[in-house]
Amino acid sequence: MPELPEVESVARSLWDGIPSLQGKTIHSISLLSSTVVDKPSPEMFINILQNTMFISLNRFGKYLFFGVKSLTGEIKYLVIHLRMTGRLHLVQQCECVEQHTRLILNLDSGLSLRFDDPRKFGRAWLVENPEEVTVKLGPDALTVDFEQFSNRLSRIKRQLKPLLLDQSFISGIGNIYADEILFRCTLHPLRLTTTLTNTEIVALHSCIHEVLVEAVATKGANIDGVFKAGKFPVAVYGRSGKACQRCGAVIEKIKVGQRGTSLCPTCQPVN
DNA sequence: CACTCTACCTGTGCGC
DNA sequence: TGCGCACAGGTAGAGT
Repeated sequence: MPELPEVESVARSLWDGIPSLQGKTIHSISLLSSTVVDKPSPEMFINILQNTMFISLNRFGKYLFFGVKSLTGEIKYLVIHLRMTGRLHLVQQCECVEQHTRLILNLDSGLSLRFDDPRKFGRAWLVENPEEVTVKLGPDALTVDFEQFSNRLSRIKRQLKPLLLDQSFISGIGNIYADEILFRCTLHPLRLTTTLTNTEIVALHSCIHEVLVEAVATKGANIDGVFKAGKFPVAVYGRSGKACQRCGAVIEKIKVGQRGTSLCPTCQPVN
């Protein structure tokens, strides 16, 4: 669900949209589901975050980093991962709290930042250094250059699909875009990295970039109207049994490492 | 190191 | 109509 393009879209709308989080102060906090906070303790989380001001917002992979400054000038980072079903809304405080609202930050001028998450998979951290969270992540999938990409790839023997989903290899790609990327560069999800030609590695890297850039530009995926915000047209994800838009063959669905995987058997031959 | 499985969670949609 | 169940998927952690 929210993968790199969707998370990027959330970041842009919260920071550059109207209203914006920029310069807003957190006056009070309602933590409605304490499991949302991973670190530190819920009590510390609330105490430290209270009366801080939003001074920056960055994305890395699928993580959001909100820079917050305390009254004494100390800077910390509120880190949020939306996981499967998390959503962030900047709304008027008077709007009804939804059934699955987990965390509310009440701000200036009657605004609230709300974190809704039906499945409670999403997490928030409050840390001094973003590195604490990103240290285990590979380079961001949107900006990784070919040199770095091919170097990392050359040291690994793995199937392509699990590799693209591995956030320690590159971060930001989830199940939807992994399938879309492999379809675009006509590589089978089970292909081993060690069998790739140089041409195929170049194609894989540029398709990762192309697909993500297009998806960011269209504000994320549009999957049979499920993600209403985005307009990125999926070619294979969720289209099993339908015709391939490139060759007309029937889109197949297989399991790769327990994950549903859609592909075109003609465009993405095993060998 | 590469992989597989399980847990976490709940709304949806299927078959009976 | 209603019940049970598989399914969806990002990540961590344990096990092979």
